[in-house]
Amino acid sequence: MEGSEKKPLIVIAGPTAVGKSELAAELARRIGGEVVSADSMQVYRYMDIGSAKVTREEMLGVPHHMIDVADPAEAMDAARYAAEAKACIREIYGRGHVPVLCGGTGFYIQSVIRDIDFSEAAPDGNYREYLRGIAEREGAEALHAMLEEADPDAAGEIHPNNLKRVIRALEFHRGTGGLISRHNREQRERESGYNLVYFFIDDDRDALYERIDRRVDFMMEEGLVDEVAYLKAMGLSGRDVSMQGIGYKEILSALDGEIPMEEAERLIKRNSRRYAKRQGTWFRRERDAIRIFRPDFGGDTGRILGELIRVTEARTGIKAKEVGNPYEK
RNA sequence: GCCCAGUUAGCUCAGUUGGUAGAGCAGCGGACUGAAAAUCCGCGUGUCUCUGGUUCGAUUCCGGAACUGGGCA
Repeated sequence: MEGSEKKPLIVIAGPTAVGKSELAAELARRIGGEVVSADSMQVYRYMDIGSAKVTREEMLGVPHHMIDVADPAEAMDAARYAAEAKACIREIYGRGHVPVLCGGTGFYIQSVIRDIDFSEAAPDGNYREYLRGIAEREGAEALHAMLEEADPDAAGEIHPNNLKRVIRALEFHRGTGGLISRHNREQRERESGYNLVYFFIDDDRDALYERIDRRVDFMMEEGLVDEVAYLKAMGLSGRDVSMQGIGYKEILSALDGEIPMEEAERLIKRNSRRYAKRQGTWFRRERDAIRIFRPDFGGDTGRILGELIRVTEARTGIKAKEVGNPYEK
């Protein structure tokens, strides 16, 4: 394909608390862009503090999309996210702007940039329930044995204990008659239809963990407990996908009297650290990602922004505007 | 200053009747294609404080030192 026909799509990914939102807003402001959030929790309304949603001021006047697009009682998923995010991106091109996809949900980013095909085999709640019942009565191995028969390759790739994956594979087979192992193999081959500039912002582990701890302290000061209490009063519980987010499930558990609030805070920090580690694993193996290691730039946000602009200009021909960098003296 | 107790993984500790050590918590690595902040798999990461001695062999026994805690002055 001709690279010149592809439209530019900037991606700013990385672990939680690494400073993505700030960089995305700044970059977008400089290149005439609009930010499209790629965050599985910021899509929910009323979940502001715990999901570290960007504030109005932090948006710097740049339009932000895919935030507050779902009710916390609904379940967002990659397919719906991708469809809506791609619609946003089309509209942004329509306005002559550049989309800046920013977030930490690797799967959501991938579903957009590789245009993953979600058209077949929609989830089937009843069937999932039925399969879960089998796993409960006869064990995870029994379910895995069913998959072994339906799709041996998938059975080989998915661990028996990974119930969600085993169930999805069986559901895919039942819904389409096809093999999810083959589907996945095909989707993996996909090339991006965009002129992609994919940044993976990374940092020293210790520095990142310290920033996570401070951020959680800040969330508690900002009233995370009240926010969760409000959501609980709305009728939400641990069964809702939105309440499985870090910061929400732990506080909910404390509000229900299962653990002391101090323990909840400790768990939020620990779970955030583990999450950041998993995000690192994901982005490290993304073939198109350009790793921006903060210590290489002295941890200086202004210098990092400069690098993002430099690479973006080189790859897309876009010229950044000199609108005044707040980090410059 | 003297008398006790302690010193083992990042932390809290267990243990080895002398054959180079293990739990919890924390941590580390990986997977992922319609729940993804979810879900799942894998991994002890160690000058056993230092230093002499006894011994084939010392983290373990003996002497000394250092540090920490407690007590007496």
